[in-house]
Amino acid sequence: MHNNPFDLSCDSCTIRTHPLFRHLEEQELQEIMLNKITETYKRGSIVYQEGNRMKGFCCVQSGIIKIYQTGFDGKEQIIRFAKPGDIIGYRSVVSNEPACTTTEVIEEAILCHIPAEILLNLVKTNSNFAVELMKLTCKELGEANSYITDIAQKTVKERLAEILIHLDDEFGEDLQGVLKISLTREELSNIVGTATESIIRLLSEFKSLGYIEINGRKIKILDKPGLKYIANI
Amino acid sequence: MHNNPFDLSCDSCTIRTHPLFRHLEEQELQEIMLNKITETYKRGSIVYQEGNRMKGFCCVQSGIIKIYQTGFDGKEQIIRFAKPGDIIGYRSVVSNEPACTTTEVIEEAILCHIPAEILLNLVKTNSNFAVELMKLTCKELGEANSYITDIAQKTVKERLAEILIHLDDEFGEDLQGVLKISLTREELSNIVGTATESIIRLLSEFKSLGYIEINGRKIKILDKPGLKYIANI
DNA sequence: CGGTACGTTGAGTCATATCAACCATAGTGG
DNA sequence: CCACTATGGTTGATATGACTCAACGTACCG
Repeated sequence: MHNNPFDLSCDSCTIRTHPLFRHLEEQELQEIMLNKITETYKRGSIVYQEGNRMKGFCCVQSGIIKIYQTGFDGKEQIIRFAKPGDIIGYRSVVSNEPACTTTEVIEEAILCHIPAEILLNLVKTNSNFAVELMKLTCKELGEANSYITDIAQKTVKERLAEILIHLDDEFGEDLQGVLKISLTREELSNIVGTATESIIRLLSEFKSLGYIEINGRKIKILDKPGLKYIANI
Repeated sequence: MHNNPFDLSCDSCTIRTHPLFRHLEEQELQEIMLNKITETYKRGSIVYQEGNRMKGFCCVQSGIIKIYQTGFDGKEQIIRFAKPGDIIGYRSVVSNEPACTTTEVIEEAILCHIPAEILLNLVKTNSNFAVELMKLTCKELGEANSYITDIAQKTVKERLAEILIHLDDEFGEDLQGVLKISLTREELSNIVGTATESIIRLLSEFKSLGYIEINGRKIKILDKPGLKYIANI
């Protein structure tokens, strides 16, 4: 995790095309560029933790971040992932509350830290920005609601199938058709909300039924409609 | 469900003191008063349904509303409740998407319908309003995240205890100490995400252990710390 | 070379869902 | 007024999904 002084321009950054920043004035972008701090994070590093007071928020330039909450007995519950173009930590900045999630890098990432005041100022002075940020929050809220319904009503098998579909949709596949995001069995279990052993058994069941191919952490979906059928979607 | 022409003033309404509307200019309040439509809803009536395009949002003046999603097999999953002072339906207005929840009145309610354009205009022209609305959304998002962790990791017994605590905190008790919100066993099961029979069995277990007193739908909490201990909070 | 983290498999247990029967209550229509 | 029906509540018996525990394999890393 070190400061990268060579990347002071946002020209090539997602910030230019992201719906959230697209409508910014040149001068507002300048303000961000001058005040942001870009850092590289290795797999396993924690960006911020539950309970932290946030001094700013982050744009994900590259890499993948997992965002989780720690349950009563210390088990982590993965809420969502962030990928290039996503922003993280803004919830705490806006509501001025301590972070309610921990964010951990699962694939080497470059993040731009932007001070809280800039975000708050933009919300106040640029109504387009405010509306876009609100849309983003509302979208996340809608997704969270669906997730609640899923976890409460579906079986572990259905949820695992659904998660595989989602991961495929969100992160895509490489040239061999393998899911680009690679997770441990434990991480999968922390999304689905079940035991690691259950994930292992279900993955090999899906494999034996011809829905997927497994090679360690590499998962290849062979029959997406089949999985969707299992997942009830 | 009929228009109530006698309540054209917001003077006595929560709108005056609600954090969201507190900072409005007199002229902005006037705008709302002139354009709102106040209606009374009986228990069981649906305010809006999943998939509806929202032409506005609602302020809850009195009554209690349940907000739920319908799962794959038609089982409803209650996401949250709205009580006087809360606003509902704004998510769809902001993100300009169809509603992802259904809202049903469970205790006779008076609702003020306010056109979407007014909300969107306020967000654009009044930065205080924008910030407050965003705080509200972020708060809901934080709560949704915690709910996900709970449902995924806690047992049914723990969740039921937790829900009872929440209902007590949110809606309070009458003079006899009975929870003000009264729900069917099925509704309780649709919050917890379990079968009705399980709720019945657990409620009587809590009763026999001296944590609660039951009288039909009237539930009285006798030992709140005890319930909190069960709920792991 | 041992250590640590991850993955796998089997066996046993328990929480919870499901199914079925039954009771209580209130509203409805003839 | 009574039979009728619908809705909600309760209880018991049974089935099973999923967790836990325990042992062991595998791979990478200093």
